[in-house]
Amino acid sequence: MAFHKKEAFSQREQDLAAFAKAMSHPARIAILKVLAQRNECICGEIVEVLPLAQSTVSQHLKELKTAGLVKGETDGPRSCYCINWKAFEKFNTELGFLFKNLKMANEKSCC
Amino acid sequence: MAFHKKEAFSQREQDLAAFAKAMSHPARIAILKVLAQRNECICGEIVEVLPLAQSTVSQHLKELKTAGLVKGETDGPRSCYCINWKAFEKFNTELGFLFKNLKMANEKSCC
DNA sequence: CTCTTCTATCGTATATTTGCGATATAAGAT
DNA sequence: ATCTTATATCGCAAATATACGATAGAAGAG
Repeated sequence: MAFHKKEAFSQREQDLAAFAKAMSHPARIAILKVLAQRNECICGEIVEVLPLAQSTVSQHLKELKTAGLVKGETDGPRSCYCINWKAFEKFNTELGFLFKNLKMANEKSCC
Repeated sequence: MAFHKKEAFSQREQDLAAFAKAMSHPARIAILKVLAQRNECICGEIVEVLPLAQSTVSQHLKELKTAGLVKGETDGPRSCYCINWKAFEKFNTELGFLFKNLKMANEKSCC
């Protein structure tokens, strides 16, 4: 009766799923967009833009950081977040690879 | 105290998040891979390949179907699933668009 | 030191997801 | 009609996610 048997799947599948999971909430996508709009580390205007409480935004940021999509350095009272572009590109290609595989397999779409 | 205030975000963000959510579980990625490996509608070998109970697999398939990533016709005792390639491509480009935006914004990576 | 500001974390409530067994359903076989 | 087979759905239990307010902590301003 072990719940969440993710360990039963391949590492690659787990990684891809973890990446997708990090993007599976509109708030986190919005955060990524905000981070992208600025060309420098942003310290907290995110809270003002999003319709969420500060603690909730902080939590979402933590999840993005844990997933590796975002880098952050907390320097005392203000912290500094920006997109971890390398990880992003890695997952993008990984995703593209899956898409390509799917496409090739489904060229002769059946239904 | 309204939970899950997804409606507070743009439709595009919600759509992208919903797509990511559908892919946010290794089992569902594995299912997509199985569907892709066969070049025709698959009628149920998925359960044999995955380390999950039949009812659980059926549930995952339903989620993929609801998310629009998979098309399926249940013809009595056996059903027929295959990848909804159009929806997949749409979301792929959508995702690629986000990635591109992110990349352009982060050319001069700050940290 | 005290106050302010910004952010992280804790505690908590609720909602959703995940998983399974049991059961229903639907069509073909006997 | 009954049995078999394949799949979907129901009902439940446990885990996770989501959200917020309250609080803690860290650094600069006064």
